[in-house]
Parts: sequence; C-alpha cells; structure tokens
Amino acid sequence: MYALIDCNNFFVSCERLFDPALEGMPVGVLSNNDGCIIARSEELKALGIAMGMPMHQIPSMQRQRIVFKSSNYALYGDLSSRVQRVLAARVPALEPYSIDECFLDLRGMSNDLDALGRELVHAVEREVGLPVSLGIAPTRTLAKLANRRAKGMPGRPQLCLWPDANAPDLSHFLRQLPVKAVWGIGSRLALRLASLGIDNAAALRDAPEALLRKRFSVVMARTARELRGTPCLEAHDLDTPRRSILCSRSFGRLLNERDQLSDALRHHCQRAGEKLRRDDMLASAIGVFLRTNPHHAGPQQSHPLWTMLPFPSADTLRLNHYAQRLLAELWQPGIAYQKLGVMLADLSPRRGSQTSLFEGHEPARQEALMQTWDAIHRRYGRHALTLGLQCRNAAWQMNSRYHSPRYTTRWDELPQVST
DNA sequence: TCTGGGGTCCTAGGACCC
DNA sequence: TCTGGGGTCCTAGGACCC
Repeated sequence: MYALIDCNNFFVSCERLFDPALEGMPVGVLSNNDGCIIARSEELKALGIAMGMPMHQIPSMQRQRIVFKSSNYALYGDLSSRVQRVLAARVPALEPYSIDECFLDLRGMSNDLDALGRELVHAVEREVGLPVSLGIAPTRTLAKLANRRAKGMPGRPQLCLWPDANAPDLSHFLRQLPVKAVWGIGSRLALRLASLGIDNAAALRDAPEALLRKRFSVVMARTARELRGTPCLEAHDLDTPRRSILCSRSFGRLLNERDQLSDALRHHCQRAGEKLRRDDMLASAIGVFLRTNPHHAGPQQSHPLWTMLPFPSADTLRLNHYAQRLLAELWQPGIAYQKLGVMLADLSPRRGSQTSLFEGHEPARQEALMQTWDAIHRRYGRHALTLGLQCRNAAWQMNSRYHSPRYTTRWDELPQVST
C-alpha cells in the first residue's frame, strides 16, 4: 500500500505562510525570469489563468487584480525539507518525489489506514503550517489519483483511501478522468491513445496489454497494470547517484555580447562545480548550449556541443576552461541568444574512482583548492568567493521583480519588528 | 517587449563486430 | 542482376515528471 502526500498549491502556500495578507487573494508564483505562471492559488485558478501561462499573455486588466511573486526556491526548499522531517518521524519508508510531493511506503503499517492518514495530514498542517492532501492506494499510480480525488473533497483533512483496485468510487472516478491526468501520460501520448479510442483512465486500465506494448512501450503497459492495482514501478531510490547536472538560465534580455555570455557561463560553471562536489562526484564530459528564443521567427540554435575532459574532474577552474572553449565554438555574431547552459555527464563517484593506466587524474593541489573554496562558501556565504568578477544586475542576470524575503534561511532578510 | 529549470527513462537507428 | 545474419554498444531525440 502506498500513500502520496502533496502540498496544496505549494509555492503559493509557502508565500502565504509568511504573509497572511495573501489569504483569499488571487496569487501567482512566477518562473525564473518572471516568465510564466508556475503555481496558482485557488482564486487565481478561478480567474481562468492556466498553469504555465506566459506573464505577457495575461490581460493587463486582470494583471492588476493578481498578486505576483517571483519564485523563491530558498524558501520553498527549506519548507519542503521540514515537511519531509515531519513525515519521516512517522513512517518507516519515505520516497521524496518532488519539492512538494512524497510517496510513503505503507506496507506493514497499521491496519487503520484512515487513522494513519488523518494523523499524517494533521501533523504536517500543525507542525509546518502548510495544507496538504493525501491519497492511499495499492500502487503509486493509483495513489497519485487518490490524491487528486482528495484535493476535490470539501473540509479537512483532504484524504482519499482506496484500499484495493475495486474500491467503490474508484471505477467511476477513472471513467470520468481524462487519460492525460494519469501519471506518465503526457499530451503526446494522450493524443495517440485517443486515436485508439482510449480517452479516459478506465479505458487505459482495460486496454489489452499486447496492444499497449505493440503500439507504445513497456512503460505504457506498466501504467495500465498499475491502474489495475498491480505495483510495477520501482522505488524512487534516494541513494541512486544522479547521472547528469545541468545549470542554465534565460537572460534578462536577448544577448549576443561575448563578454556577457562568458560571464554568465563562468557563473553556471561555478554552480555546476559546487553541485558536483556536494554529491562527491567527478564529471568526465562537459557540454555547453546557447539557445535562441524558440518563440521567435528566424534562424534557431540550441544544440549542445560536448567535449571529454582529459580526466574526471570536479574542479571549477577546469570545467570553466573547457566550457569557455565550447562557447567560443558555438558563438556566432549577430544572433540574439536567450539562454545559456552548461551540462556535466558521465558522472562517477570521487571516492574509489578508477583511474586507468593512460588517464591522468586531478592534481592533489587542485582538489585542495576546491575544498578550500567550498569551506569559504560554507563559512562566509556563496558571494564571498567567485570565479572572476561577478557583478550584480549584469544584463545576463534574470529578472526577479516580485521576490519575497528568504524568511527561513537568511537573518538579514527578516522583516524588522518594532518593539 | 515579455514564454523556467532540472531531471529521468526509453527507443530507434547507426556504427561496428564476426 | 544478384549482395547474410545476428549481435552489441552508443547517441540523439522524444516523452515524461514537477
């Protein structure tokens, strides 16, 4: 038996937790660069503002009634880990799935799943202050749907329990549910399924397995089985090392200046190196991409250029050196670029890494330099030491006009309270 | 004018082997 | 004119997730 617990309108709820004046108002949290809507309060949904809607497509009349917030990942990330701590204290197996969702493996847990579910929801709401909903079902795919069902329920706690695939209202719910709402079915697959007459979740559940395997893939067949109540998905293993690292940003405006692009890339390399060392990994390959705005007409560029590093490394200086060479190859005069990113791949653990007979390895003094670098950051903050000069408000930096304070991680951003 | 960032997994197809 | 069969490995690209 699995549970999926999900924070309702997570980013909006985080903003409201520290600014109760937002309660009852239409609130929209914006993507990086204040580009589009990535989280909506119920009031904003009621205004007909769609998820992912670009900011500039919202009519200005409507815009004046909406409270916008730039995304504040320092705040959301911290609250997310608090939610996880509350849950981890109550169930043996936790599988964090995203910043606002967690699967719980309830096998071997109490028989009274309803009481357990209520306790979990209340605990998060009481100890963190964020509203959550909970779905319980025999498979992760059904637990996702039970969670969706719970969200539609009035009152608290929002909880839906489907102890088996024959639960009374389950079939009815699946028949009403567009197939696209099933976990793993995106808009492309939904279109292809519809062409076979499969347009709701119950139809997918009942479709012949051979057909799904033949016309789609094993993934689709697995999804259908999960809908029938047979668990087929592996646990989202926390210990699985990540396979790639990506650091990228859209610019505040379109750019072609070499020095600006080079500055931005240096900044991304610095972040990528930090991520790599935090995971205690080395990278063997590095890629850079420069992207034009795909929404504009005219020649497009987006393909990355890759190169192998001479040996696996987590040295920011080395990463930057090779990345800058790739940038020089990619850059073309007169093209307006919108986004730049660096990617690291062929990752391997630093400890016990095999060095081949012909392959070099990172000199000890470079490793020591990076350890010192990270130690300075831990002690004095991330801006204490940067690769080259990194000025604030450079043209390549993103827009963030509606940023709230990082309430839980920065003393200096706490609002002053007069005594 | 303004359209996010960061991941994972799967498959098709090409290159290559004997 | 006719031009094998069977396998592995790798990569690019598509699809998905939040």
